[in-house]
Amino acid sequence: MSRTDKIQLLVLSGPTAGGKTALSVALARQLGAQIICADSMQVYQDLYIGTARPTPEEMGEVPHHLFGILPLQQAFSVAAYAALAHQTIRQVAKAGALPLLCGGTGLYIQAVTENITYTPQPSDPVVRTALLQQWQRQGPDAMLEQLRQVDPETAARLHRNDRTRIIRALEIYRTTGITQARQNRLSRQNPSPYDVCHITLDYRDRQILYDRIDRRVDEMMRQGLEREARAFFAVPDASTAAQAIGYKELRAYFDGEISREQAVARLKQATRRYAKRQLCWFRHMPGVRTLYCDDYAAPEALTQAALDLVGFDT
RNA sequence: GGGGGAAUUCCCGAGCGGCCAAAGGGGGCAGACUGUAAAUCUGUUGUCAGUGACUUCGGUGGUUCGAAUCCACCUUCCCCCA
Repeated sequence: MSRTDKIQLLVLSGPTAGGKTALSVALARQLGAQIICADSMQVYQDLYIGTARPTPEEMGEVPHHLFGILPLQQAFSVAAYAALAHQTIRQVAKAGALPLLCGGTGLYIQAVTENITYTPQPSDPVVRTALLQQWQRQGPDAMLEQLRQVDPETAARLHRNDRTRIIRALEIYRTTGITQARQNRLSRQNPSPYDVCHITLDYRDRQILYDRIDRRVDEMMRQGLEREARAFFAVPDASTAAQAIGYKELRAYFDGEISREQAVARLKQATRRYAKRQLCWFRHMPGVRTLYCDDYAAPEALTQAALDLVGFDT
């Protein structure tokens, strides 16, 4: 594929409450872009307030894709997301618009921009459960040793406490017969079909971001996060969605273990910690252009600065 | 008014004569991340300096070769009896 055949893809990432949504709409209007969700929780239908999904007004201004498309019961994964995202990007490009991938899930964004190819078969719950039971019986060192036998390369980079990844590596080997180290190499065989411009949002003064988070959580509570969360808990098997911040933190309050104020405080804290992890992820992604939001007083100035950063090879 | 208990590093909280710059947790900071990722995991966290030095455990003074740990007084807080 020659350079000129590549699809131009604009990516806007950043921490929660960083201002991605507003900026994405502003950019989309200027550039004739359509926005595609790159957020693991905003894809869920009934998580509206808690995930700070774009409002109907915002979504009315420019076309939005992949927001609120899944019922809570539906489990989701990077692989499933990537397939949907690639498809959507092609459609948008074909329609003559610029695809704008916007969201805070680093793993999802990486999967798309770096065109990661996943194993044909999904995670196997039976194998997974068996490995988990084995972990409980034998402990971390035995499991890591077991991985070392088949995939020393992956074993070497995993910490003994990293149960999730040790088990996944063993699962990959058992279900596909190839090691994760090899699979990871295979996953990068196909060159990216995109000419990517990745802009990430950051704040020079972290406190400003944290204050935004606090204010947003208060706003969510005012908008009725509690009601949304109660409805959320009524759904029995929301496996993936159950991890969303904003719901699980309220549970202890619903159960009468902590006060509402304590729950809100925890929610803010969990959100801050999450934002930090996001910052960490995006900072080191290849080719990112960082936009420091606190350098600009007015939203228009920020939008202009973002527009100035937009640039493609072709 | 009488009796008892407590004050520890950003917070909670162990320590009760040397092995203590002080367990553990939280938070902060830094980082990782390939099918649940808003999840999960790691490192670090008195100051300065390259195996060391210096200042910390409410305050002041004492005992001791040596004190966060023992004694006295002071300050603040909590509990019980009046």
